[in-house]
Amino acid sequence: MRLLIVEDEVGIANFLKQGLEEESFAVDVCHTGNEGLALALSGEYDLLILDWMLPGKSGIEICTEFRKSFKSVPVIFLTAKDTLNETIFGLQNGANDYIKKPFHFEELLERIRVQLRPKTGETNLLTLGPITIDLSAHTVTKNETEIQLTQKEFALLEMLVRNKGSVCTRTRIIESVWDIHFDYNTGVIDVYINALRKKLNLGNDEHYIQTIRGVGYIAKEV
Amino acid sequence: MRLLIVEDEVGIANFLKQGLEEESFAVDVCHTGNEGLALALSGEYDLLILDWMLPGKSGIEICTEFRKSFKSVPVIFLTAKDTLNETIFGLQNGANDYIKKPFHFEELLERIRVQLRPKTGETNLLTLGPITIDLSAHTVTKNETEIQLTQKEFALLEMLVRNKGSVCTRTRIIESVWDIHFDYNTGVIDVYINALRKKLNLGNDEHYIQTIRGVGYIAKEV
DNA sequence: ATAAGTCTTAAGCAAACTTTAAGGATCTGT
DNA sequence: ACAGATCCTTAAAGTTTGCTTAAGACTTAT
Repeated sequence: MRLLIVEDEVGIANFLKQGLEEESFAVDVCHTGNEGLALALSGEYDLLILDWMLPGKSGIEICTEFRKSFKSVPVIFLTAKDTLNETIFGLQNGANDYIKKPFHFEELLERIRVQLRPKTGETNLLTLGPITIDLSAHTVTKNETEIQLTQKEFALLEMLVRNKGSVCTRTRIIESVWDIHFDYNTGVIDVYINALRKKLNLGNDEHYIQTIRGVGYIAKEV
Repeated sequence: MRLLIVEDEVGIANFLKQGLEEESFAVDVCHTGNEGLALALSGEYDLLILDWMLPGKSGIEICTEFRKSFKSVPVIFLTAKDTLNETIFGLQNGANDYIKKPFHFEELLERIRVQLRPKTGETNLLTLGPITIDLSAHTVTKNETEIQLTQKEFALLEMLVRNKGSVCTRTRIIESVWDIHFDYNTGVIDVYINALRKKLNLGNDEHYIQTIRGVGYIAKEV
């Protein structure tokens, strides 16, 4: 899941980025309205978090402009409490939710989850054959034996299994697991797929992670 | 199940009343200490929720007075963060649990449920393997030997054990134990985790507090 | 005011993780 | 069967993260 934060106060922006990355979102940050709109329109995000007051374009300008092209991507506003009226106006113009500053990280997280729920499903467990991913415990098991994965390995497996049955292209993998500014003319993905297959100890008839040559990878039952 | 809320801030009181009624509790509300005590003594309640600071009688006065007649009705305090010391005093004088303001409704609900759960004993314990946290006495024991923890150590352990089985991210820990809601770059958590592990004297096969690199920590049985 | 206990910061070190790079293996289309 | 592209595997360099101390700042109680 890829999020975009547009927030001019660097401290808050960093705090959010770090916190959300710990929750295994891929997070991009920028600090001005114009930058923000440009990035948002790239269409790579599953959710936008916009500050209300921004240098360049305001949050609501970004939102209305953005909505012309993207109808269903949720937008959450960060607002100071003295702009509540305008915020309501914002909600009528394409925003999905707002949160008053100062806020608790937990609260923002919950709202993000609410917005993304239809896509992510309710449970904290993902499965692929004998493999189970427990998102809240951050563990992976195969046949009840726990398997230690690193952050990147975990994120990669999570993405593949979330999209079980459909191909994850190399580009989408890079975008969702690594950062957007990542030069992916390297073999990182190969290396990590390799590590995964090894750690998951996939036998000869366990083709749970298949290669689609020239395209990417796919997680499949059987 | 009938609850009594004594809270002078009308907004919070109504919010709680509505929320708890939606969870199908019967809820009475009053706003002053004297009223509160009178109502509580009527004996119609299965649980009390008391604000710490109240006009008239303080929460703790209500609690001690109430305890003279009702030994087993649970009492939960709502406290501001700067009254934590006194809260501990409160726990030693008949309160069953407390929750720091500002809090999440979900969290309060969870604690209410814990208190109303069919009683196994009269105490209020959290456990993690051989480690026991007694919230009422504010003590921690491992294999029946008491371990002296400082406030921060206690709060950290409490948080980890309350969330046993799921990861506590660094951001959440910093929020819940240190009340920091913005960018942090400090090693406090590491230092305290270190202190905890040391004081709890965790042996080589006692991985009760595990590190999830890049994310946070998790308390786990076994 | 002093002392004891507690909390926070900082820094060096160690370990774990990420990325790069390169040679070998496998596949695809001709 | 061959060339070229793509993928797999490995090892090592580069980077980040966490652990551990110790010292100084802050609190609290006497």
